[in-house]
Amino acid sequence: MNVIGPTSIATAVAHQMRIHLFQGSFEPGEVLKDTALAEQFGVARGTVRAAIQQLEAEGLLVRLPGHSARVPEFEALDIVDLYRVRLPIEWAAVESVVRRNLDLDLVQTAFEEMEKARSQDRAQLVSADLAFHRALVVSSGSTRLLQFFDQISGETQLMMAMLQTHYDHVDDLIEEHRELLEQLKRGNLKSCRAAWNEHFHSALVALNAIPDGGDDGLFF
Amino acid sequence: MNVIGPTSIATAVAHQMRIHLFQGSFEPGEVLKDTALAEQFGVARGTVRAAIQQLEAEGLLVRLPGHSARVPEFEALDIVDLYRVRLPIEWAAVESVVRRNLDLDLVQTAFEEMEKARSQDRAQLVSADLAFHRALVVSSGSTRLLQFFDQISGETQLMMAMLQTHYDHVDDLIEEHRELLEQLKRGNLKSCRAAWNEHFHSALVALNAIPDGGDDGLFF
DNA sequence: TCAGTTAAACTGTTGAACAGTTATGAACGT
DNA sequence: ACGTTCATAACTGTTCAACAGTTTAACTGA
Repeated sequence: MNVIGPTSIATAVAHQMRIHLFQGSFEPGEVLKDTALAEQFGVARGTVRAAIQQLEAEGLLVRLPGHSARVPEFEALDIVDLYRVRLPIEWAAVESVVRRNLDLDLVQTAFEEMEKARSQDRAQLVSADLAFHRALVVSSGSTRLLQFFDQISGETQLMMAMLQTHYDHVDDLIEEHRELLEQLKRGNLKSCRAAWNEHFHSALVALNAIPDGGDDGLFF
Repeated sequence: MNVIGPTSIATAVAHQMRIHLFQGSFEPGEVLKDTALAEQFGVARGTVRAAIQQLEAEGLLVRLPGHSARVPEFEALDIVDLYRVRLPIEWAAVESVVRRNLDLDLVQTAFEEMEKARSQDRAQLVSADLAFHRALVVSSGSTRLLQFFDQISGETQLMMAMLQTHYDHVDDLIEEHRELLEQLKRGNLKSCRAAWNEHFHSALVALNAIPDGGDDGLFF
């Protein structure tokens, strides 16, 4: 995707740490001391601090003043909040794309990639899943919508790594996305809305963040 | 609002620069060299760099690799994008607040503050205006919705400073917010939607970002 | 007026240092 | 065994000086 690698050492370090974070190499709440990281990466402390600051801005690390950076711990409320914010963002993208009849090629391609990832490991599937939704937001053409999506997406990936989320029903997941794409193509906003609501609802159920069947609690 | 000041020198510097930015002390596209800023603020270069990185993450400065930080230049597309993203965020807050019948005291208070600011200067009005909308998002109870709102809000303030936006019709502005609050209290989602659409539309018209009366172009 | 060259300025990074704060662990009393 | 107190070690936030590589600005000559 990004042919040219990180431009500075600091962003390269941030990139590496991001990968570790998403792979679940760190424990929730784990403390990352910049002095140790500096030695580990073989760079100056100032450089690590810059990297940490980047990740902090992305919500991938938290730092209380005077304390070391920590890997965030996600509670049920955070999970719900993540999806509660992601829905309006994606919905805005859906509205843009459908109302203005924008190109769906990116989403189509992303879906096909997802089908290919059917038999891959968890990380691959998570990333194919998110890539589908990202393609939608890219298609909407809004810089800031994409920016926010990426932020939420990053936090979601971290959360899933922390929770060691596994997809129980990969086929269901893919069928659900086929349905989303189908609705986008048909271009009926109401049906899209329903499909997206259902998709997000089942995601939360799968994460045990809200009870199945029952009332949506905080979500809607 | 924030009784205890910035905790570190770096955030204090960022805070100062933010104020300058919002006051319009800088030109759009102006170049800010960290070496100069360091001397100006009487702090080390590393500290200024940390501050710049914060502001960069907020979209208040841009930095191309190898170049000095620059004050962003807003184009018509950015203005539209700003509001295009702000609408779904606020709308999500409205839905939350109305559906779950949440407390409107914060919004009510913010509105009263706005009336008091009627005769103040531009910066005061801009900030009272944004405070009203922020109160709504706070009331929704979503951390991340608020986070995004603040980001958009910061960029909006900068944009208005850059464009030297002046409110031509202060009374109209206040009446519009009275209407928003009124609709929130009545709790009819459809009317709320209409009120918010109209409010954002007229904001964009006031900024000359979209033509009055005509078609909404990119926006809806 | 414009392109090319040179010198100065600036960024990204390093390493060492220091005060002040936080975490660690040992010693102590209960 | 358990909780306190205290000393020590470790860490953060910050500063300064330095250096290579890059960008900007000024200067030069056509």
